[in-house]
Amino acid sequence: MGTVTIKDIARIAGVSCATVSRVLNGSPTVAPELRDKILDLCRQYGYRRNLLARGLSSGRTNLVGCILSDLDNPLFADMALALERFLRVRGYHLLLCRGRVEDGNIGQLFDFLIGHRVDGIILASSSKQAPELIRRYLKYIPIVLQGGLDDPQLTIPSVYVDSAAGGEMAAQYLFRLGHTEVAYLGARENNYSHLARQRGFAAAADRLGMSVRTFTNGAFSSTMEVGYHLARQFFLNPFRETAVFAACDTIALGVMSAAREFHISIPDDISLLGFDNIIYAGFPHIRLSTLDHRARLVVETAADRLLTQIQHPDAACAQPVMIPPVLVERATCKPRR
Amino acid sequence: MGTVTIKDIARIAGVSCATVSRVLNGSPTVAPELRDKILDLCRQYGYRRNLLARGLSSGRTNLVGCILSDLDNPLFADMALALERFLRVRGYHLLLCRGRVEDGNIGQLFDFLIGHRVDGIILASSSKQAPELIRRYLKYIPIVLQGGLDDPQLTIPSVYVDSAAGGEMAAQYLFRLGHTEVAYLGARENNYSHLARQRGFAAAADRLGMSVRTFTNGAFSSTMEVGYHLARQFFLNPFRETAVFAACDTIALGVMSAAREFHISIPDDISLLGFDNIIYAGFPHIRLSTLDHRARLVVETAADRLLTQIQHPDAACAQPVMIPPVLVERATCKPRR
DNA sequence: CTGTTAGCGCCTTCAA
DNA sequence: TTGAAGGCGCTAACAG
Repeated sequence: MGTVTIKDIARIAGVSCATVSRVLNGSPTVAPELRDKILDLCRQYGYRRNLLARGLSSGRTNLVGCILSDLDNPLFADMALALERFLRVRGYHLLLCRGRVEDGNIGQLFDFLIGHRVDGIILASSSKQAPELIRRYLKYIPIVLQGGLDDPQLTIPSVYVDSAAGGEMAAQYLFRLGHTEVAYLGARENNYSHLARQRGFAAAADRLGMSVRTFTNGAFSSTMEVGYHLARQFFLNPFRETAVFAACDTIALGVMSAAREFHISIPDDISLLGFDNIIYAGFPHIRLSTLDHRARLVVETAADRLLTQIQHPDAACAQPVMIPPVLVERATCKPRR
Repeated sequence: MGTVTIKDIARIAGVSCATVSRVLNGSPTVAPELRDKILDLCRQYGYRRNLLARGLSSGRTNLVGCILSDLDNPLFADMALALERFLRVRGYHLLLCRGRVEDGNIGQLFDFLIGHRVDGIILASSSKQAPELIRRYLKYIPIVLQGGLDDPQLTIPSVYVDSAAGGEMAAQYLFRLGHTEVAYLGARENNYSHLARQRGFAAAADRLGMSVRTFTNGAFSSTMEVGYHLARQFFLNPFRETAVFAACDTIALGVMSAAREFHISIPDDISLLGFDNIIYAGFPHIRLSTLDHRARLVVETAADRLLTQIQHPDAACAQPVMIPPVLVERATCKPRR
């Protein structure tokens, strides 16, 4: 069809395609008036770069791939948005893929992204399998893990919220309010970030003499529905706990649903603390107390490291970066009466 | 670097690259045992197709581009998810871009997508400028508009929720509940979908003898914040209206925020009806009555039309498709006392 | 059933 | 400052 190529422009301008290519790439070694003339012709004839050809011959695409699991979790939607914005400013485009490490088909996604010659990949996952996966592909392409790591000594570039610290902060906060018997809802044992959160919480609680009853989420995602079912399970029998720490805000929202059904008042009958600070946590009817995930900072730090790695493939900077969460006090936690 | 190409495999297998290519593309005209041998070698040597090269030489990428504005609106997040799923089943990948037609830089996004030789584009927008934009690019690439159109006679392939019908349904529903004085919050005059919603609502209201006071949203998106401010404006002075129809659910959530601030009870003091049925509308603390956007159906219909257009470029099917919304009665509307 | 050949559109040395 | 030429990895006729 009528796609106009570099060759067409060259012919019309009476120059070689090398020159046109130079102009297109902003090479300084080209006569200014020639440059302008060629640029004009490009506009005039509606020339559009074939990015496939460019990528093929240059070996760079200015594309960053990102794999994440739950775009319907506002936390991830926010992250995707922030990532896109961050990258665009730096001349990169985002190739966003939905995929869950636990699903097994994630290799296909990597192959897809690498096959498209993205310059780097951000994998948003705290799955236990993630580090191994990354190690396998790291020899082909720069990757940054946005998600928890079991062993901080691990030589995998990664950026994530300090879930262990968050768990501790949660325990301390609830303790400060006088809660000594608490429940932890939504533990995921296949997930490093959740694991750290749980461990941090449990350790601090233990130190403070609190008792913790834990409800585990066997699924691979933390949805409102899961939170709802876990909370039902919790509320169904008499309980002595005066506070609930939810593994994340979506779980907490599910807890609120269930509480309403059971005519349990939050925070009068029981306090509720979330994690992430998704946008709906701040909604007036909800006003969930929670720990802010610092999503934008996390994702921008991850992207920054990735771009560094892309631009300096040699400079091995595999130290994990942890971002501390921030307590956001709203209306769902109150002192024990 | 150590990327293994089709040529390497060919050499190792002692065949020509054409044969390897055939195997990779599932051509039946290859001896089965040769096929298996080559496949084995590919696995063994970690061969990975270069999708850029493939796209360049074949002219097809199996990529579908999608441009949408608000990934942070759960409605769009859901749509993106549904789209991705729908496409993947059919062998296509999604290249998702955030962009707003009104921002003016959308031409760059089109150029980016076309430059990457996506096979087709879905533009999610109801902006007034969208039709013209599409007409400009339609000669280069199949496009389906997912969003409202002013004139259904327009020869632009498009799929969208029937907002006019939705507006009418809203008016009828509120009328049936006894509301004769109502407010419409969040009208956007730069947006066909919102315009149709408003017109349908106004027309039906008029027919039924209802009075409508309209509050316009001058921004390019409908967020909770906008709804909040509009509602404040509304609540600030004494009002006679007994019901509010919000242009969409996010606006409605904003209205709920403001109402709480003003100690106005929904639905006791005033009824509230939304549009879209985003996931949070169903949340127990919210229970927003609304009209379901049929987001999945809309987006799948759009994608289906796009794929048809890609596969049969000749078959001109430019008739707009409208999907009727569905009333979802929850707790925010009640009969006028 | 398989190989040869000629591109796809662009970038990038190397010469001039 | 510009041009010529080769190649990026793959596909797609056309032969055989």
